[in-house]
Amino acid sequence: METKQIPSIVVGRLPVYLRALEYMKREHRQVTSSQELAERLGISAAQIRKDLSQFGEFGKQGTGYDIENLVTQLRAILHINRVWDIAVVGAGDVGHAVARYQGFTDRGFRVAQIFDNDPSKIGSQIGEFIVRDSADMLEIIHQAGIKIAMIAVTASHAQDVADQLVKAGVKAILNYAPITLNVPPEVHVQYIDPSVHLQRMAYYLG
Amino acid sequence: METKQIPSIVVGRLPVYLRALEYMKREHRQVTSSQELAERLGISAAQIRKDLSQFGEFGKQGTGYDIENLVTQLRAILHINRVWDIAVVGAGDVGHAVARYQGFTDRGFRVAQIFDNDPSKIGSQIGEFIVRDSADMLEIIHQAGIKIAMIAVTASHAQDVADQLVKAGVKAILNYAPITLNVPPEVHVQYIDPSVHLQRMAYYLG
DNA sequence: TAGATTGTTAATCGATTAACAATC
DNA sequence: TAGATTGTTAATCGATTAACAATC
Repeated sequence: METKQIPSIVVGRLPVYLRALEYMKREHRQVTSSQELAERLGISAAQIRKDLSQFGEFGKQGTGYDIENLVTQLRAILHINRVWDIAVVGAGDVGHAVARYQGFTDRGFRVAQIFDNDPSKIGSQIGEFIVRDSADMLEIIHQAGIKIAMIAVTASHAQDVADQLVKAGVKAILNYAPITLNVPPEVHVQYIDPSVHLQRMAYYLG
Repeated sequence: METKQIPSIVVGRLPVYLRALEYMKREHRQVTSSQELAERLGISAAQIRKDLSQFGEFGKQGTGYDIENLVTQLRAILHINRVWDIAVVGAGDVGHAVARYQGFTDRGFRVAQIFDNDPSKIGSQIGEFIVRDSADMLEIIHQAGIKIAMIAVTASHAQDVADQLVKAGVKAILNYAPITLNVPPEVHVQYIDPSVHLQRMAYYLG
């Protein structure tokens, strides 16, 4: 018995679908169609239907998709019908911003810990958190069973931090440092580097 | 006479190649190979060679690529052999973080303006900038000829801001608001939504 | 019922990889 | 020269789209 392997490019679109559906839900909308979603998101209706059909039959011919139901289904598929604790490493500007960011609430995540190795920052308060010493990071993360971390340290420290996080049992890393990380295949990494995004667009500015 | 159309997925990888090459340059390395880059970046050597060959012949058989030269070439291809001014809209935590971010220097960009519509923020200082009134945004951006903007306002205001930016002549938008924007086809948009990245990884956490 | 929209199949399109001649 | 590595071609692989029967 084998589980069908879902292409990661499909998985990557689900959160975008979900975001749009939750937006509609807030507008008190009841149903939508692949066509409406397609227009909002700038992709084809066929692609949306095909993507969703990988996981089940969520629509009704002639009517479309029940928004509330599809939101519930997608949250379950993405395993965010629970709250994941996140450890943030680096208490600089980026660490500050993510620690105080309200946007994780209701989207499946919660910052639980923030670490730094700078003695002048350790013990200080950021939002509701006290910055803890990176030296204790491995033990704390392991103890707490935290599986997701964000790296917000300089490029020169990011690989070291990643190595430690992997040792601590972290399985997913959101990396803000401008460097490609080397991690074992079972650990997932996503990158946020604003300069990379900007450079990509600059190409088209001619 | 027609210019060969480069796939946008290829363009998207160039900044990552460039980032790795600049890192090597800082390590005082002189040459590298597609194989070494491939190992560092976790992609295939053939893909790197094929991507680069779309823009010219930058390597030498038996030797590889001159790092300094390839950096120069890629910067020219991406049009970042100059400095682009950026307007930041929204002086909240994210706006703060990007306005103070040192990572744009030497990568082709410079924050030039920061706007907000909150009277309690207008006139205040963020890093080296004075927050200006969003009401004056269109005129200031147009006057200054700014082509790149970052949206760091709430989801509910982001589309309005985007419409204004487009009117002001902006051609590239880096959007931190958790919403898909509707813009004319000649305007490029890139999205940074940490929750989307996290949700994508949560799928694999089972 | 008539109209609308799904889920799915087959066709098309595009991207990646393997392999190797060319050549430094 | 011998070894290494490029640039490129052809083959493979995967993703997107068009179209439509099924059906609400």
